Amino acid sequence: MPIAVSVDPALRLEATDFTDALLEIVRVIQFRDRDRACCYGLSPSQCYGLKAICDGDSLSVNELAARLYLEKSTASRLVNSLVDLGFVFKEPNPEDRRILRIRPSPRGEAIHQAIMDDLLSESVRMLEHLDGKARKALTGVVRELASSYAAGVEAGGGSCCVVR
Amino acid sequence: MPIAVSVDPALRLEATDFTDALLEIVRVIQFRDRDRACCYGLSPSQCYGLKAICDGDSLSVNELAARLYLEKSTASRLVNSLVDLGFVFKEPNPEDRRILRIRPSPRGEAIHQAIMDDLLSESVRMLEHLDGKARKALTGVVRELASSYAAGVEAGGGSCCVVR
DNA sequence: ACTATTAGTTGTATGCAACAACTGATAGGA
DNA sequence: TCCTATCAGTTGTTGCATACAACTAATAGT
Repeated sequence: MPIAVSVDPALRLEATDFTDALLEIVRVIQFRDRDRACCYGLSPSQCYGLKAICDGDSLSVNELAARLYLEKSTASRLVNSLVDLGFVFKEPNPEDRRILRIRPSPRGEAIHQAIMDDLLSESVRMLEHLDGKARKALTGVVRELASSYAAGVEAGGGSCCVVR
Repeated sequence: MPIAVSVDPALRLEATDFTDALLEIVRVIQFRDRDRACCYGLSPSQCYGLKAICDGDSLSVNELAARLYLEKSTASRLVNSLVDLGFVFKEPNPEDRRILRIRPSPRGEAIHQAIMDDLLSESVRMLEHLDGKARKALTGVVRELASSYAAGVEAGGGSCCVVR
């Protein structure tokens, strides 16, 4: 199993730091204010849901579930909770009456914007003291990282801690 | 609240991408294999717990709780679950018999090592095709981000989506 | 028209978290 | 020395997010 044994020690060291930091971020975000209001009265799940709904183009419940890697039943309940909060509404689809189109309400859109602005300002704080080139490289890598992780999930592998 | 309105549009755009990617990563890691075995039969929480215990120096239950931002009761149960699995044991402390020193068993240590190696190899895969400078920048920013998040939690503010 | 498939909902069970109440150990004064 | 306050950890209870399975309603295919 010691895959990492064969790599350049410097890289290995950096990768260790990187892993640690990433885990720390995830853990903090994941466990922070688990049950209490996280942002503007939304739970983390609701935040992600609202974001996906605002970013997407009137997603269906199934599409939302796929986007968030959730069971459709969970997605259904998530949507309902957002509906109850008045941040989102379900639009019937005349084309196919099984499908619901989930769209943000103006209020939901506003909250989403506010949340994103908050997060954005944090990112800006991180990035602003890098020169343009380094910034580009960095954002590129982070994006690649995200795709790679997403691909890993889609492949069903799931590897928070891989069992290969 | 539109803090970001005043920043350079190019930076703003990049920061948006950056934020999106980061959120995606967190979400993927967070929701992957939520309840099913995540790594070698450990839940994500148990992974974090084991890692903290192995990284730390015979933590007490309270110290573990602080480290993971958990309630002490939750930490207590987390430790018990790891004890049941044989990955960890509680050592009484003669100095102060209220306090338990939590230490990994050899088996727990081994599992922890294996998990870390798996994660490490994933990070290495991400980082290895970057040149040294970009790598340094990336790990630096991710680490800074982690500190920033952690500080946010310690300040009690909680800012998955900050309400300032 | 009958059957299979698809979208979404609801029932149920599980796991992780918090809070509160408790036990036992320690510390600090009167 | 006791009496009280504090501290470490455990246990009881509750609530929430999730998955899985069973269901309903709508559509598609033959």
